[in-house]
Formats: sequence, structure tokens, C-alpha cells
Amino acid sequence: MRKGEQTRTLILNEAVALASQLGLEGLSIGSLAERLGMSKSGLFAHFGSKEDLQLLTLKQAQTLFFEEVFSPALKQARGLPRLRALFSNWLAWVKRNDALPGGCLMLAASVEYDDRPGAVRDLLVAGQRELRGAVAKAIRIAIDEGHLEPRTDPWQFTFELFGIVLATHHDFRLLGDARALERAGDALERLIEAHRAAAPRA
Amino acid sequence: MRKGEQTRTLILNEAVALASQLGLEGLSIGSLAERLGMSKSGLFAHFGSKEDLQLLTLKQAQTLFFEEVFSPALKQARGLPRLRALFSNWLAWVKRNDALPGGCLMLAASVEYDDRPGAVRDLLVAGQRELRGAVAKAIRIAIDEGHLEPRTDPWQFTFELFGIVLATHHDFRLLGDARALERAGDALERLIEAHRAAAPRA
DNA sequence: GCCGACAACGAACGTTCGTGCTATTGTGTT
DNA sequence: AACACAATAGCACGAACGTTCGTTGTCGGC
Repeated sequence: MRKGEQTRTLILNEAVALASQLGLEGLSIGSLAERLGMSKSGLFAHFGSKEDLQLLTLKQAQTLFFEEVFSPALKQARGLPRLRALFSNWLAWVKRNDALPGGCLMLAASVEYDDRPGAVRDLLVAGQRELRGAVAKAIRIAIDEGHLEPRTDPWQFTFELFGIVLATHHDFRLLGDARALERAGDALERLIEAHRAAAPRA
Repeated sequence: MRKGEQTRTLILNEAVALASQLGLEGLSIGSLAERLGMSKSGLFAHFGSKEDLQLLTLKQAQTLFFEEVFSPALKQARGLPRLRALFSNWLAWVKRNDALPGGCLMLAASVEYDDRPGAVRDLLVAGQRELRGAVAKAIRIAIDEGHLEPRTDPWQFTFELFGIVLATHHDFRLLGDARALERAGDALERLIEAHRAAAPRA
């Protein structure tokens, strides 16, 4: 890897952390450069514009999310075990303080860009659609495996599961309520129980 | 009401709308003044500092929320009817486009200030605590009325209900998915059904 | 040992930010 | 009609913003 590449990665990781606190819009090139001990112009040269920096920062966060939340869950057994692993990894992601001192960057960006058309929003929506689809697929597999009853609507299930994650993020981050994690677990179990297949159990 | 008071209210209502799009931090005095057709300094004179403007803007949104979501729900019959009205008003608030073109200001601010200590965050937390308490109280009443079973945990119920609202806001605002509103309704009904009192029905 | 490619630098651009000060206009009361 | 004061405008400030430019240092290949 060339020198440029590796400092670029260094910059992007720091950018993810900083943007999780200040938002992608609040992220400024000057403060990012200062944090890294390099000059504004030197940093800027790696990206043609601020929007490019924002896009790459978001993409970096998405990649990290996939690696830490999704990828390990795929190694679990199909059906409920995988779904539970996915959920648990997701909660761990939400409370990460090293890489994400300000909470999940995608969630922050979702609120920031939900009414701001452009490339950032498009990337955000694409990522969200992909995520939702993947979760729904995991649920469909759980149905096929006989863990959940066939009339379960994967999208509705995904919707409610996502709501639990959002509420957890909110309570944990804003209110500093660690009990939110237990509540999230309870909520998931209730959600599963409501859709559990009758005859063959998991 | 003196002239100053009424322009102040005019400013704050516009500030709520603008901040719902740009966030309380992204809200700038210059652009707000331009929108209202007045000078930057003239507008600034109404507030001693930007933080004061942010605080009053947030307070205005909280007041509006109480008037439109909570207050009308209190006129409904105690128990489930009131709870359903609260939920329904809340969803209506979430999709309001005139006063809140960028979505709920409190939710946006929650993400923005969850890791930014200060007066804004304190006000936000206080409002959120009050809201949660009021929702939990409505649920406790529904238990007392015999609509929900006694072993229902009001805080857990509140947590899950809040999650549904958050997911709806996200899907409606970012993904532009109007079906989120149906999903929210279905989710609430299942939540109620899971805790419905056995013997006396609602 | 020179040379071109790459990486980072410092200085400056024009703009916008929040915030003061000083006029000037407008409103309401005797 | 004249006065007192509230409300707004005009102007300027220092700082920070994203961005551009020219320059310097540091390499590996000839």
C-alpha cells in the first residue's frame, strides 16, 4: 500500500469518529486536520471536495458496519440463531465508543439528510435499503427453517426490529440509560415469541 | 401583545421549521433573517446569543408538540382510547410538513446533541423524560382501567412504543415510505394485543 | 546523482458565521 | 403634537469555513 493510501484510511477512520459526534455536515476539514496533526491543505488534497470527503466517510462507516455486524452473523446457523446474532452485534455496534463516540454515523446522517437531496442522501438510502433487505432475508430464512410461523411478514418484522434498535440508540445515547439494552433484548424476545412457529420449535 | 413579542413568535415559528431541516446547529441567524425579510442584527436583538435562540426554538417546538399531540389526547377516555389517540396524534405530528418540513425537531436535536453537553441537551433530556413519564402514566391508567393486564411493565411498553414512532419517522422521512404508517398501526395493535387483559376486555 | 511522481505544507482567497456598537425608524402614551 | 422608548437597520469586527495556489520535501527508477 502506498503512503497516500494509508494516510487516507487513517483520515477516514478519524473522520468517521468525528462525524459521529458533529454530523457529516458539522465535520470540518480544519478541525479534522488539527486532530490528525496535519495541515488543512494537505488533508484536502486527498479529496477533491468536502462532499467527496463526506461520501467516503459514510462509505467507510458502512463498510465497518458490515464487517462488524453483518459478516459475523452470517457465520451463525440459519434461522433464529443468526437473527439473534445479528441483533446482538447491532446493539454492540450502537454502544461502541471507540470508533463511534457520538453514536451510529448512519443514524445521525439519516436524520441530517432525510430532507437534503444529493449524493450523500442517495448513498444513505441505498445502504439502508440494502440493510433492510438483508434483515428481511434473514427473517425469511427463519421462516423456511420452521422457526417462525409462515404467515410472518418479513418487512413488518424488520420494521419493528429496526424500531427497537432506534429506541435503544436513543435511550443509551441521549438519556445514558444502560437498561435500554435489557429492554431491547426483552422486546426482541417478545417479537420472536409473537411469530414463533407452533409445531416445530427452535 | 406588544409588537416585539409577536415578531418574536413569528421568528421562533420560522426557526422551528428551518431547524427541523438544518438542525439546531445548522440553523444560522443570517439565513433565518433573510427568510423573514429582516436584518441579521434586527433579528439578533431579540435574543442575546445563538444559544438562546436555539433554546427558545427548541422550547417552542416542545410547546407545539404538547398542544398538538398530548393535550388533545387527554380529552379522550382514560385507558386504551387515550393511548391510541396519543399514538395517532404522534404519527400525525411526525408527518407534518408545514411546521416541520424536516421532521420532528426534537428527534433531530436528540441525535445532534446526544454527545454535546450544555443547556440545549439538558432541555432536550428534560423534555424527553417528561414525555416518557407521561406515556408511561397513560399506560398505567390503561392497566388500572382493566384494558391491559396488570403485569404489563409501563416503561417497557413505552420503550417499544417509542421505537415504533422512531422507525416510522425514519421510514417516512428518509425512505419516503408512506406504508410506514400502516406498519406503525399494525405494530401498535400487536403490542397492545400482547398485553391485553384477559377477563375484562376493552 | 539526477529526475519526475507523489505527499504534505503555508499562505491567501472570498464568503459566512456570531456578535458588538451606533443610528434611525416605528409605536404607544400623555 | 410631542415625547419616551421599543424595535429594527447599518456597519464593522475577528474567526472559521471550503478551496486554490505555489512551493517544499521525500522517495524509487534511470
